[in-house]
Amino acid sequence: MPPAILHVDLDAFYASVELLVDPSLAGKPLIVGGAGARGVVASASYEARGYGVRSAMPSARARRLCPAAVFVPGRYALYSDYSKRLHGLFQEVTPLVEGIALDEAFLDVTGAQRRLGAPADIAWALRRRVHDELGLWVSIGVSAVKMVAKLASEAAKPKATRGGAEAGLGVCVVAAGEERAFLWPLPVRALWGVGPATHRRLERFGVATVGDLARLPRETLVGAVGSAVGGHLHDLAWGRDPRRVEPERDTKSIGHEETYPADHADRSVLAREVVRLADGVAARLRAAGLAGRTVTLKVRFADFRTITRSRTVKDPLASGPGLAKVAQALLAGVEVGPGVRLLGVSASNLVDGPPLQLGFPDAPANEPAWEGVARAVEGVRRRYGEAAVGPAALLDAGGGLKLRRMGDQQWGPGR
DNA sequence: TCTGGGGTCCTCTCTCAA
DNA sequence: TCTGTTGAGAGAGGACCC
Repeated sequence: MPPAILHVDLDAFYASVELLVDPSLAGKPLIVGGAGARGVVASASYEARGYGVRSAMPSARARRLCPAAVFVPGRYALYSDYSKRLHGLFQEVTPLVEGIALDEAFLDVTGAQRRLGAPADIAWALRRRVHDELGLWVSIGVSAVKMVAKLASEAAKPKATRGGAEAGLGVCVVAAGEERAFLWPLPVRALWGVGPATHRRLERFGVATVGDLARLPRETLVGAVGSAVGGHLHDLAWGRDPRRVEPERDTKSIGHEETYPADHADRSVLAREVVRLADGVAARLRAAGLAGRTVTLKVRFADFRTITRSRTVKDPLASGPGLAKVAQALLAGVEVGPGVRLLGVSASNLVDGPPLQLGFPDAPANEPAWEGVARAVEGVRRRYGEAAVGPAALLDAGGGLKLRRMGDQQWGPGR
Protein backbone atom coordinates (compact mmCIF):
# COMPACT_ATOMS: atom_id res chain seq x y z
CA MET A 1 0.00 0.00 0.00
CA PRO A 2 1.55 3.37 -0.99
CA PRO A 3 2.13 5.74 1.94
CA ALA A 4 -0.59 8.34 2.44
CA ILE A 5 -0.45 11.27 4.82
CA LEU A 6 -3.22 13.78 5.51
CA HIS A 7 -2.53 17.22 6.93
CA VAL A 8 -5.73 18.55 8.47
CA ASP A 9 -6.00 22.24 9.34
CA LEU A 10 -9.04 24.02 10.76
CA ASP A 11 -9.99 27.22 8.95
CA ALA A 12 -9.66 30.32 11.21
CA PHE A 13 -10.16 28.02 14.19
CA TYR A 14 -10.62 30.33 17.20
CA ALA A 15 -12.65 32.85 15.23
CA SER A 16 -14.86 30.07 13.83
CA VAL A 17 -15.51 28.69 17.33
CA GLU A 18 -16.49 32.16 18.54
CA LEU A 19 -18.93 32.43 15.62
CA LEU A 20 -20.47 29.10 16.59
CA VAL A 21 -20.93 30.27 20.18
CA ASP A 22 -22.26 33.70 19.17
CA PRO A 23 -23.89 33.59 15.70
CA SER A 24 -24.67 37.33 15.90
CA LEU A 25 -20.98 37.88 15.00
CA ALA A 26 -21.45 36.25 11.58
CA GLY A 27 -20.40 38.44 8.67
CA LYS A 28 -18.48 40.88 10.91
CA PRO A 29 -14.72 41.25 10.88
CA LEU A 30 -13.82 39.33 14.05
CA ILE A 31 -10.45 39.29 15.80
CA VAL A 32 -9.60 36.88 18.60
CA GLY A 33 -6.62 37.89 20.73
CA GLY A 34 -5.25 40.30 23.29
CA ALA A 35 -7.07 43.60 23.05
CA GLY A 36 -4.55 45.45 25.24
CA ALA A 37 -1.72 47.65 24.01
CA ARG A 38 0.69 44.70 24.12
CA GLY A 39 -1.70 42.11 22.76
CA VAL A 40 -1.46 40.17 19.51
CA VAL A 41 -3.96 38.63 17.10
CA ALA A 42 -4.48 34.92 17.67
CA SER A 43 -7.02 34.37 14.93
CA ALA A 44 -9.08 36.51 12.58
CA SER A 45 -12.24 35.80 10.61
CA TYR A 46 -11.91 35.89 6.82
CA GLU A 47 -13.73 39.25 6.80
CA ALA A 48 -10.96 40.72 9.01
CA ARG A 49 -8.26 39.02 6.92
CA GLY A 50 -9.68 40.81 3.92
CA TYR A 51 -8.37 44.02 5.53
CA GLY A 52 -4.88 42.57 5.90
CA VAL A 53 -5.24 41.38 9.51
CA ARG A 54 -3.10 38.31 10.20
CA SER A 55 -2.40 36.14 13.23
CA ALA A 56 0.60 37.16 15.38
CA MET A 57 0.12 40.77 14.28
CA PRO A 58 0.13 43.36 17.13
CA SER A 59 -3.48 44.11 18.04
CA ALA A 60 -2.86 47.85 17.81
CA ARG A 61 -1.91 47.48 14.15
CA ALA A 62 -4.88 45.18 13.46
CA ARG A 63 -7.17 47.84 14.93
CA ARG A 64 -5.71 50.46 12.60
CA LEU A 65 -6.14 48.20 9.56
CA CYS A 66 -9.70 47.31 10.46
CA PRO A 67 -11.26 49.86 12.86
CA ALA A 68 -14.66 48.16 12.60
CA ALA A 69 -13.30 44.85 13.86
CA VAL A 70 -14.93 43.17 16.86
CA PHE A 71 -12.30 42.04 19.39
CA VAL A 72 -12.91 38.90 21.46
CA PRO A 73 -10.41 38.05 24.23
CA GLY A 74 -10.02 34.35 23.40
CA ARG A 75 -10.93 31.31 25.48
CA TYR A 76 -8.18 28.72 25.53
CA ALA A 77 -10.21 26.13 27.48
CA LEU A 78 -13.08 26.30 24.98
CA TYR A 79 -10.80 25.84 21.96
CA SER A 80 -9.00 23.03 23.74
CA ASP A 81 -12.33 21.27 24.24
CA TYR A 82 -13.19 21.54 20.51
CA SER A 83 -9.72 20.31 19.69
CA LYS A 84 -10.19 17.18 21.82
CA ARG A 85 -13.45 16.39 20.04
CA LEU A 86 -11.73 16.91 16.70
CA HIS A 87 -8.91 14.54 17.68
CA GLY A 88 -11.56 12.00 18.69
CA LEU A 89 -12.81 12.04 15.09
CA PHE A 90 -9.24 11.64 13.81
CA GLN A 91 -8.75 8.58 16.01
CA GLU A 92 -11.73 6.92 14.33
CA VAL A 93 -9.87 7.20 11.02
CA THR A 94 -6.43 6.06 12.23
CA PRO A 95 -4.52 5.70 15.50
CA LEU A 96 -1.52 7.31 13.78
CA VAL A 97 -2.34 10.95 14.58
CA GLU A 98 0.34 13.55 15.29
CA GLY A 99 -1.11 16.70 16.81
CA ILE A 100 0.83 19.82 15.81
CA ALA A 101 -1.39 22.41 17.48
CA LEU A 102 -4.97 22.68 18.72
CA ASP A 103 -6.15 23.19 15.14
CA GLU A 104 -3.75 21.07 13.15
CA ALA A 105 -2.66 17.42 12.82
CA PHE A 106 -1.03 14.87 10.54
CA LEU A 107 -2.82 11.56 9.98
CA ASP A 108 -1.06 8.54 8.50
CA VAL A 109 -3.86 6.77 6.62
CA THR A 110 -1.65 4.26 4.80
CA GLY A 111 -3.16 1.35 6.69
CA ALA A 112 -6.71 2.71 6.63
CA GLN A 113 -7.08 2.56 2.85
CA ARG A 114 -8.39 -1.01 2.71
CA ARG A 115 -11.11 -0.13 5.22
CA LEU A 116 -11.97 3.44 4.17
CA GLY A 117 -10.93 3.79 0.52
CA ALA A 118 -8.47 6.02 -1.32
CA PRO A 119 -6.74 8.81 0.66
CA ALA A 120 -8.72 11.50 -1.19
CA ASP A 121 -12.00 9.77 -0.28
CA ILE A 122 -10.89 9.54 3.35
CA ALA A 123 -10.09 13.25 3.31
CA TRP A 124 -13.44 14.28 1.82
CA ALA A 125 -15.37 12.06 4.25
CA LEU A 126 -13.42 13.46 7.22
CA ARG A 127 -14.03 17.04 6.12
CA ARG A 128 -17.77 16.41 5.87
CA ARG A 129 -17.86 14.63 9.20
CA VAL A 130 -16.00 17.40 11.05
CA HIS A 131 -18.48 19.92 9.71
CA ASP A 132 -21.53 17.77 10.52
CA GLU A 133 -20.43 17.06 14.08
CA LEU A 134 -18.55 20.20 15.12
CA GLY A 135 -19.85 22.85 12.72
CA LEU A 136 -16.28 23.73 11.68
CA TRP A 137 -14.56 23.53 8.32
CA VAL A 138 -11.15 21.95 7.80
CA SER A 139 -8.83 22.10 4.82
CA ILE A 140 -6.93 18.92 4.06
CA GLY A 141 -3.73 18.23 2.12
CA VAL A 142 -2.98 14.73 0.90
CA SER A 143 0.41 13.41 -0.15
CA ALA A 144 2.90 10.62 0.44
CA VAL A 145 5.30 13.25 1.82
CA LYS A 146 4.65 14.98 5.13
CA MET A 147 5.78 18.50 4.18
CA VAL A 148 3.94 18.33 0.85
CA ALA A 149 0.72 17.35 2.65
CA LYS A 150 1.20 20.37 4.92
CA LEU A 151 1.62 22.76 1.97
CA ALA A 152 -1.26 21.13 0.11
CA SER A 153 -3.64 21.87 2.99
CA GLU A 154 -2.54 25.50 2.72
CA ALA A 155 -3.40 25.42 -0.99
CA ALA A 156 -6.83 24.00 -0.13
CA LYS A 157 -7.78 26.87 2.21
CA PRO A 158 -10.40 29.53 1.47
CA LYS A 159 -9.20 32.95 0.28
CA ALA A 160 -9.88 36.08 2.32
CA THR A 161 -11.90 38.94 0.86
CA ARG A 162 -13.57 41.95 2.51
CA GLY A 163 -16.87 40.19 2.00
CA GLY A 164 -15.66 37.07 3.83
CA ALA A 165 -14.24 33.73 2.76
CA GLU A 166 -14.08 32.79 -0.90
CA ALA A 167 -14.37 29.01 -1.08
CA GLY A 168 -11.12 27.07 -1.54
CA LEU A 169 -10.52 23.54 -2.78
CA GLY A 170 -11.27 21.99 0.62
CA VAL A 171 -9.07 19.02 -0.20
CA CYS A 172 -5.87 19.20 -2.25
CA VAL A 173 -4.21 15.98 -3.39
CA VAL A 174 -0.61 15.90 -4.62
CA ALA A 175 -0.10 12.56 -6.35
CA ALA A 176 3.13 10.58 -6.02
CA GLY A 177 5.63 11.87 -8.57
CA GLU A 178 3.96 15.29 -8.71
CA GLU A 179 5.66 16.69 -5.62
CA ARG A 180 8.29 18.77 -7.42
CA ALA A 181 5.81 20.26 -9.88
CA PHE A 182 3.70 21.29 -6.89
CA LEU A 183 6.56 22.59 -4.74
CA TRP A 184 8.85 24.43 -7.12
CA PRO A 185 6.62 27.42 -8.02
CA LEU A 186 5.90 28.12 -4.31
CA PRO A 187 7.72 30.96 -2.53
CA VAL A 188 10.61 29.56 -0.49
CA ARG A 189 9.13 31.21 2.61
CA ALA A 190 6.29 28.64 2.41
CA LEU A 191 8.63 25.85 3.52
CA TRP A 192 8.47 24.87 7.16
CA GLY A 193 11.77 26.01 8.62
CA VAL A 194 12.25 29.13 6.49
CA GLY A 195 11.50 32.08 8.77
CA PRO A 196 12.49 35.73 8.37
CA ALA A 197 16.20 35.19 9.17
CA THR A 198 16.72 32.21 6.85
CA HIS A 199 14.69 33.94 4.15
CA ARG A 200 17.02 36.97 4.28
CA ARG A 201 20.07 34.73 3.90
CA LEU A 202 18.52 32.83 0.99
CA GLU A 203 17.61 36.05 -0.78
CA ARG A 204 21.33 36.89 -0.95
CA PHE A 205 21.73 33.82 -3.18
CA GLY A 206 18.84 34.91 -5.39
CA VAL A 207 16.54 32.24 -4.00
CA ALA A 208 12.90 33.27 -4.28
CA THR A 209 11.07 29.99 -4.94
CA VAL A 210 11.39 26.41 -3.77
CA GLY A 211 12.62 25.60 -7.29
CA ASP A 212 15.47 28.14 -6.89
CA LEU A 213 16.35 26.45 -3.62
CA ALA A 214 16.41 23.01 -5.25
CA ARG A 215 18.84 24.26 -7.91
CA LEU A 216 21.24 25.73 -5.33
CA PRO A 217 24.15 23.30 -4.68
CA ARG A 218 23.67 21.52 -1.36
CA GLU A 219 27.09 22.65 -0.09
CA THR A 220 26.26 26.30 -0.82
CA LEU A 221 23.04 25.97 1.12
CA VAL A 222 24.76 24.28 4.06
CA GLY A 223 27.38 27.04 4.07
CA ALA A 224 24.64 29.68 4.12
CA VAL A 225 22.31 28.37 6.81
CA GLY A 226 24.18 25.57 8.62
CA SER A 227 24.35 21.81 8.18
CA ALA A 228 21.14 20.72 9.90
CA VAL A 229 18.81 23.34 8.39
CA GLY A 230 20.59 23.42 5.01
CA GLY A 231 20.50 19.66 4.46
CA HIS A 232 16.89 19.47 5.59
CA LEU A 233 15.74 22.31 3.32
CA HIS A 234 17.54 20.89 0.32
CA ASP A 235 15.78 17.55 0.80
CA LEU A 236 12.41 19.28 1.18
CA ALA A 237 12.93 21.28 -2.00
CA TRP A 238 13.41 17.99 -3.86
CA GLY A 239 10.24 16.57 -2.32
CA ARG A 240 12.13 14.34 0.11
CA ASP A 241 10.85 14.32 3.69
CA PRO A 242 11.68 11.09 5.52
CA ARG A 243 9.87 12.13 8.71
CA ARG A 244 7.05 9.81 9.69
CA VAL A 245 3.84 10.70 11.50
CA GLU A 246 4.77 10.45 15.19
CA PRO A 247 1.75 9.86 17.43
CA GLU A 248 3.68 9.96 20.72
CA ARG A 249 6.21 12.64 21.49
CA ASP A 250 7.81 13.20 24.88
CA THR A 251 7.38 16.61 26.43
CA LYS A 252 10.79 18.32 26.64
CA SER A 253 9.90 21.35 28.73
CA ILE A 254 7.02 22.99 30.56
CA GLY A 255 6.90 26.70 31.28
CA HIS A 256 4.91 29.85 31.82
CA GLU A 257 5.75 33.36 30.77
CA GLU A 258 3.89 36.61 31.03
CA THR A 259 4.13 40.06 29.49
CA TYR A 260 3.04 42.80 31.88
CA PRO A 261 0.85 45.76 30.93
CA ALA A 262 3.61 48.02 32.34
CA ASP A 263 7.31 47.34 32.92
CA HIS A 264 8.48 46.37 36.43
CA ALA A 265 11.80 47.39 37.98
CA ASP A 266 10.90 46.56 41.58
CA ARG A 267 12.75 43.41 42.64
CA SER A 268 10.17 42.44 45.27
CA VAL A 269 7.37 42.55 42.66
CA LEU A 270 9.43 40.45 40.28
CA ALA A 271 10.31 37.93 43.01
CA ARG A 272 6.62 37.52 43.72
CA GLU A 273 5.88 37.04 40.03
CA VAL A 274 8.50 34.29 39.94
CA VAL A 275 6.62 32.50 42.75
CA ARG A 276 3.39 32.80 40.76
CA LEU A 277 4.88 31.47 37.55
CA ALA A 278 6.72 28.65 39.37
CA ASP A 279 3.51 27.59 41.10
CA GLY A 280 1.79 27.31 37.72
CA VAL A 281 4.66 25.33 36.22
CA ALA A 282 4.71 23.00 39.23
CA ALA A 283 0.98 22.33 38.94
CA ARG A 284 1.43 21.26 35.31
CA LEU A 285 4.53 19.20 36.01
CA ARG A 286 2.76 17.25 38.73
CA ALA A 287 -0.38 16.80 36.63
CA ALA A 288 1.84 15.26 33.94
CA GLY A 289 3.74 13.11 36.45
CA LEU A 290 6.99 14.86 35.59
CA ALA A 291 9.78 16.69 37.38
CA GLY A 292 12.53 18.89 35.95
CA ARG A 293 16.25 19.15 36.65
CA THR A 294 16.86 22.39 34.76
CA VAL A 295 15.13 25.62 35.72
CA THR A 296 15.27 28.49 33.23
CA LEU A 297 14.40 32.10 33.96
CA LYS A 298 13.56 34.29 30.97
CA VAL A 299 13.64 38.07 31.21
CA ARG A 300 12.63 40.50 28.49
CA PHE A 301 13.55 44.12 29.14
CA ALA A 302 11.71 47.28 28.16
CA ASP A 303 13.81 47.56 24.98
CA PHE A 304 12.79 43.99 24.02
CA ARG A 305 16.28 42.60 24.69
CA THR A 306 15.73 39.07 26.01
CA ILE A 307 18.01 36.96 28.16
CA THR A 308 17.74 33.51 29.72
CA ARG A 309 19.52 32.18 32.79
CA SER A 310 19.34 28.54 33.75
CA ARG A 311 20.58 26.19 36.42
CA THR A 312 20.64 22.41 36.51
CA VAL A 313 20.23 20.79 39.91
CA LYS A 314 20.98 17.26 41.07
CA ASP A 315 17.51 16.28 42.27
CA PRO A 316 14.49 16.80 39.96
CA LEU A 317 12.03 19.48 41.10
CA ALA A 318 8.24 19.50 40.83
CA SER A 319 7.08 21.78 43.62
CA GLY A 320 6.35 25.48 43.35
CA PRO A 321 8.68 26.45 46.21
CA GLY A 322 11.49 24.30 44.80
CA LEU A 323 11.26 25.82 41.33
CA ALA A 324 10.75 29.32 42.71
CA LYS A 325 13.84 29.09 44.89
CA VAL A 326 16.09 28.28 41.94
CA ALA A 327 14.39 30.85 39.68
CA GLN A 328 14.72 33.56 42.33
CA ALA A 329 18.42 32.78 42.73
CA LEU A 330 18.76 33.27 38.96
CA LEU A 331 16.78 36.51 39.13
CA ALA A 332 19.16 37.81 41.81
CA GLY A 333 21.94 37.78 39.20
CA VAL A 334 19.98 39.89 36.69
CA GLU A 335 20.12 43.70 36.56
CA VAL A 336 16.44 44.69 36.46
CA GLY A 337 16.97 48.46 36.57
CA PRO A 338 16.05 48.99 32.88
CA GLY A 339 12.56 47.63 33.58
CA VAL A 340 11.20 44.16 32.91
CA ARG A 341 8.50 43.68 30.32
CA LEU A 342 8.20 39.88 30.48
CA LEU A 343 9.14 37.19 32.96
CA GLY A 344 9.15 33.44 32.33
CA VAL A 345 9.93 30.29 34.31
CA SER A 346 10.32 26.89 32.71
CA ALA A 347 11.47 23.41 33.66
CA SER A 348 13.35 21.12 31.28
CA ASN A 349 15.55 18.04 31.49
CA LEU A 350 12.31 16.32 32.46
CA VAL A 351 12.17 12.93 34.15
CA ASP A 352 9.28 10.59 34.91
CA GLY A 353 7.91 9.49 38.21
CA PRO A 354 7.52 11.04 41.62
CA PRO A 355 10.04 13.81 42.17
CA LEU A 356 12.93 13.08 44.42
CA GLN A 357 12.78 16.44 46.12
CA LEU A 358 15.15 15.88 48.99
CA GLY A 359 16.55 19.38 49.15
CA PHE A 360 17.71 22.33 47.10
CA PRO A 361 21.08 23.67 46.23
CA ASP A 362 22.29 26.07 48.89
CA ALA A 363 19.25 25.20 50.97
CA PRO A 364 19.39 24.91 54.73
CA ALA A 365 19.52 21.35 56.04
CA ASN A 366 15.99 21.53 57.43
CA GLU A 367 14.43 22.48 54.09
CA PRO A 368 10.86 21.17 54.30
CA ALA A 369 9.98 18.11 52.28
CA TRP A 370 7.83 19.85 49.66
CA GLU A 371 6.68 16.57 48.18
CA GLY A 372 4.23 16.03 51.05
CA VAL A 373 3.15 19.66 51.02
CA ALA A 374 2.54 19.55 47.26
CA ARG A 375 0.36 16.46 47.60
CA ALA A 376 -1.69 18.10 50.33
CA VAL A 377 -2.12 21.24 48.21
CA GLU A 378 -3.29 19.17 45.25
CA GLY A 379 -5.86 17.46 47.44
CA VAL A 380 -7.24 20.75 48.71
CA ARG A 381 -7.36 22.21 45.19
CA ARG A 382 -9.18 19.16 43.83
CA ARG A 383 -11.79 19.48 46.55
CA TYR A 384 -12.21 23.23 46.96
CA GLY A 385 -10.91 24.70 43.72
CA GLU A 386 -7.60 26.04 42.40
CA ALA A 387 -7.59 29.27 44.35
CA ALA A 388 -8.38 27.63 47.71
CA VAL A 389 -4.71 27.30 48.63
CA GLY A 390 -1.41 28.61 47.30
CA PRO A 391 1.85 30.31 48.16
CA ALA A 392 1.48 32.91 50.93
CA ALA A 393 3.50 35.34 48.78
CA LEU A 394 0.58 35.49 46.33
CA LEU A 395 -2.08 36.54 48.84
CA ASP A 396 -3.53 39.95 48.06
CA ALA A 397 -4.82 42.48 50.60
CA GLY A 398 -8.28 40.91 50.51
CA GLY A 399 -6.92 37.44 51.23
CA GLY A 400 -7.46 36.25 47.65
CA LEU A 401 -4.92 34.26 45.60
CA LYS A 402 -3.73 35.40 42.19
CA LEU A 403 -2.58 32.15 40.56
CA ARG A 404 -1.15 31.64 37.07
CA ARG A 405 -2.63 28.90 34.91
CA MET A 406 -2.33 27.72 31.30
CA GLY A 407 -4.18 29.97 28.88
CA ASP A 408 -4.79 32.73 31.46
CA GLN A 409 -3.07 35.28 29.29
CA GLN A 410 -2.46 33.52 26.03
CA TRP A 411 -2.40 36.54 23.75
CA GLY A 412 -0.97 39.32 25.86
CA PRO A 413 -2.19 41.43 28.76
CA GLY A 414 -5.77 42.63 28.66
CA ARG A 415 -6.77 46.27 28.58
C1' DT B 1 4.94 48.65 13.58
C1' DC B 2 6.41 47.42 17.75
C1' DT B 3 6.26 43.03 18.64
C1' DG B 4 2.04 36.89 23.12
C1' DG B 5 2.62 32.38 24.95
C1' DG B 6 3.65 27.73 24.48
C1' DG B 7 6.92 25.03 22.73
C1' DT B 8 11.17 22.50 19.77
C1' DC B 9 15.54 22.35 17.75
C1' DC B 10 20.12 24.04 16.44
C1' DT B 11 24.55 26.33 17.15
C1' DC B 12 28.17 28.28 19.64
C1' DT B 13 31.00 28.70 23.70
C1' DC B 14 32.79 27.30 27.92
C1' DT B 15 34.22 24.05 31.44
C1' DC B 16 35.65 19.84 33.10
C1' DA B 17 37.31 15.24 33.12
C1' DA B 18 39.53 11.45 30.93
C1' DT C 1 53.69 17.28 36.46
C1' DC C 2 52.58 19.66 32.40
C1' DT C 3 50.38 20.08 27.88
C1' DG C 4 47.26 19.00 24.29
C1' DT C 5 43.09 16.61 22.61
C1' DT C 6 38.58 15.11 22.75
C1' DG C 7 33.94 14.54 24.13
C1' DA C 8 30.14 15.36 27.16
C1' DG C 9 27.28 18.41 29.38
C1' DA C 10 25.74 22.87 30.63
C1' DG C 11 24.44 27.45 29.52
C1' DA C 12 23.01 31.03 26.42
C1' DG C 13 21.01 32.76 22.39
C1' DG C 14 18.54 32.50 18.20
C1' DA C 15 15.30 30.76 14.72
C1' DC C 16 11.25 28.72 13.98
C1' DC C 17 6.44 26.77 14.50
C1' DC C 18 1.25 27.49 15.63
